[in-house]
Amino acid sequence: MSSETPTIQDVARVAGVSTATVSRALSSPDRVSEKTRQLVLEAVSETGYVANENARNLRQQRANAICVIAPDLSNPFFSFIISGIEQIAAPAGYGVFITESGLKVQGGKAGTVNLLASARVDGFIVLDGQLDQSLLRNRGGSHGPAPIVSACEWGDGSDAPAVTVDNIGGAIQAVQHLADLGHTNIGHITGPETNVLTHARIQGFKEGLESLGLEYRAENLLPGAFSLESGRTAALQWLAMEDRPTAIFCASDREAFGFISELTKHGIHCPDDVSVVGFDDIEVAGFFVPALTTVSQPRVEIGRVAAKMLLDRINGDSSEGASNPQLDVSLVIRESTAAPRASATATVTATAAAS
Amino acid sequence: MSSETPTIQDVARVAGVSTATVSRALSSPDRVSEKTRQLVLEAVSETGYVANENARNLRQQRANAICVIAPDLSNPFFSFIISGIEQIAAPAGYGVFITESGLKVQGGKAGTVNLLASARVDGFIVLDGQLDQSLLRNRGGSHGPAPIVSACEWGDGSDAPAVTVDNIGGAIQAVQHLADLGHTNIGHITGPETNVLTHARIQGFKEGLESLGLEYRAENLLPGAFSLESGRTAALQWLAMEDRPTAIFCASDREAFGFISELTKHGIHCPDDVSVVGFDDIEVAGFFVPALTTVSQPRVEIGRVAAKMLLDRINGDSSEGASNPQLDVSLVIRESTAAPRASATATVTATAAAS
DNA sequence: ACTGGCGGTGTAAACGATTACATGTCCGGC
DNA sequence: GCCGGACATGTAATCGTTTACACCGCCAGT
Repeated sequence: MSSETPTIQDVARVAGVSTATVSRALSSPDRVSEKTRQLVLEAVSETGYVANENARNLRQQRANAICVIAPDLSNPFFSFIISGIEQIAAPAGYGVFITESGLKVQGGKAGTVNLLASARVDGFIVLDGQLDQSLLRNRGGSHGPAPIVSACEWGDGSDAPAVTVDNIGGAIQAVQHLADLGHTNIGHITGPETNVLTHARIQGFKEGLESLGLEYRAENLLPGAFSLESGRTAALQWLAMEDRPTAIFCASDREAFGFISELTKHGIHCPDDVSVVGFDDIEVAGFFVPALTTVSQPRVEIGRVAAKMLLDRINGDSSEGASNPQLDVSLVIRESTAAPRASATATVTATAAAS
Repeated sequence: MSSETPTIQDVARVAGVSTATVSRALSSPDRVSEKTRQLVLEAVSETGYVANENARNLRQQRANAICVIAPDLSNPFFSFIISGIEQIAAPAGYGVFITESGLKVQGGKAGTVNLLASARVDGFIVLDGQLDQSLLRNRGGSHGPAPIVSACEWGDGSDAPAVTVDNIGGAIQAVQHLADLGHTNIGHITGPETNVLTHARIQGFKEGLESLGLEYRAENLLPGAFSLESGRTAALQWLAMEDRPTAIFCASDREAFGFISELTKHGIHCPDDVSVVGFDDIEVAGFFVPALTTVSQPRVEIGRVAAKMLLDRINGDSSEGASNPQLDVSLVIRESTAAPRASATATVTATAAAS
């Protein structure tokens, strides 16, 4: 049957050479004579041969692929990171697989990862700090465990190298910016309690306040979960506060959107009534109404650095100097932040003076 | 070395049985005796054995995996589709790989897909109508070509079955809604010219106008590209129009965001000055300011249906009745649409009367 | 007591590539 | 004229599984 997938044997027969020669002609062309190479290439196009990746990988003890584990693909934050990863991986001949660890399937996170059985990928880039990396121990590599590189989030008990950004510095910049505008009562919508980024950003928030001589109040910490919905919920909490902060630093852009959106429905406008700063600088941030002031992460670069680190480790060159690079963030100022209303300022000043 | 990955041979030796028995104990437990099974399971946990997927796949001539090809992961539209796909694929034992066809790498679209060499996946779900599906011909399957199912977009010259939504009906609903509010001068920001959805939605736009007895004007078709930026550009075009439409139907939510965002900067507000309807109902649509009225696609269901169809085809049951299911869309009305301003209505009415 | 069937297991042949090793040829230097 | 090496190619082992086939007891039916 001509519908059968051709193998290297078929090519060899058509070309009138041995399978070894076909293999060599394709993978190291300079090891066969020019004439033979032409013969083989003709036979390949005649038969439509494409090498069976499983056979190749089995023999070579590798997969030519890496896997990216993201917590949640609906968060566009990850898309550019993935782009950066592919920019490095593709030219190096590695395929990139993406899986979503937050997925609700039987077996929870383990369920998804279990499908990544042994020897299918050479290494992992983990974007989910909460993933139990021991799940990956026996997955991946054919000889020994596959290397893991964390990015953005880092596992608490994990010894995997991590590429991160300056979360604390970003939070400090955000607070600084709000203070510069004249805000003295600044709140923070946090990330989910179990996330490492949450704590780094809270810490930066506190440090920022402290270095400016502003008082940190525990009640100004509104719990969030990075999501749109959690920003909405936080808005309701804000509305119920007695002494409302005039400015809010959000742990994610999506929280900021949810927050602004809900407040708008209650007749409270950003930045006139409240200033908002986000974190991430996802694509839509510049197009929101108002355009969002936010801490921008070098997302493509994060992906590129992580991919480079992983490829180095796969190839055994783990001697790449400092193994936990931290990238800089930058505050991009748009239209969601402004000086507090005169009246609000007065009130706050009065309150501060009274205390 | 204990660091060497254990193979089935190691398990067999430890358990004191043959490799065949180990294999049977793991994959069809009822074919071995209870006692032997226990022995094998103990040996497995003692050695930490995980089956080598390459060897298994090579032998079984399959990959236990499917691949989703999306045009652009930064578009959150795809995330829930992927979720739907995983909901079906994971319980069936299939891993899901995701690749981005729009990626700018060497070799263009072919570049990415080339990495998906033969026999790595059992089938494809293609979300990109512009992908040249002949690239997938020799990829995938070990015996014959791997089945392909299109979703959302469909390839023009492709014979792959497609699960789509009622794009024309969605556009008609959008126009109908705007007309119901009193709009008579309605514009449309299109998708990219080469996309099949673009034409379906334009057609629906025209049909909608026609069935309502409204005039279709070619100049009311503003070119877009589904992207935020293209919505912004369209806004500039709208501003330059002599007889501005009082309502705009956008071919995507992101276009709508870009459009509204840019107009707001020019002091023109939605829905007071112009009504806007989107398409897709991505997550942020309900949180935009104003919350976006949009045509909602059953994204999870699209993914589920596509995955079911693909799995059926992989297993040879292609006798699944009608092979091109079309799912219904629904208009969700939020706050970006309203009756035209009294003055505008008057003007339009006058114009219409005068003609 | 012989036979047929069945449950449980082992032996060894696949799967389709890569690659170590062997072989053969040609050529230049002594 | 012989030898050594470079070059081109073929032969066959190998990667780690699954599975067709053979085998061996054992028991029930005749």
